[in-house]
Amino acid sequence: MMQLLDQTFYEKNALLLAESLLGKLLVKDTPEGRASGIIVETEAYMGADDRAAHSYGNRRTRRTEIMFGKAGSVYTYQMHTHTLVNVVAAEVDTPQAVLIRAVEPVEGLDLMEKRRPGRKQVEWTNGPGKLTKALGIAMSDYGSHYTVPPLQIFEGWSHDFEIVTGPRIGIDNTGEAKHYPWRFFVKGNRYISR
DNA sequence: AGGCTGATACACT
DNA sequence: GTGTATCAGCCTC
Repeated sequence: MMQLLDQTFYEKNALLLAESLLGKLLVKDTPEGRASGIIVETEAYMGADDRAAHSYGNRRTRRTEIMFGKAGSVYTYQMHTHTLVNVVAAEVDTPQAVLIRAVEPVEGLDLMEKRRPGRKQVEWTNGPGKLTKALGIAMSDYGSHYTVPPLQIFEGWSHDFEIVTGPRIGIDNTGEAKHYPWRFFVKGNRYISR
């Protein structure tokens, strides 16, 4: 039986959490059924001191408010027409989060195909905006918590895998932070975003 | 490689 | 109110 990750799992800084989340199972339940995927790519956003983070300088708005909340909270936001999903890290009032950039489909392949019509399977979840569409994650998940339905994270792979790091994607014009190797992904996985 | 899309938030008039 | 930028993705050239 797949084990649900508990609150303590999330109570670490975003760098540690980003690495810990690789190989875990992200599960979304909707009226249509369950869809899930193994997390294979993440990025850490280190909060007040991170030029690339929405919460840089402790910028606290309605959008970023949840980043100041409890670890394991769900932070979703809109990028153009796409929804991106994050996991809040660290303690309350330390606004760090981990962006989930790619997953490998596990359950609900039929649902994913229906939600990503006309695309090849590898294109269903190999990007942060794509995986939310495929799994049915939306802005309505904002403020929820990964220890309760309908959006949860479970223990995933039990086997070993190799982790690779690199610079984050899509964060030009943010000075030094641009080069930090705060992106983590599973070596050789087909579903990494680039 | 480059342009279009266009939800939000926020910094400005 | 207007302008601009954003942790993309898709389509077209």
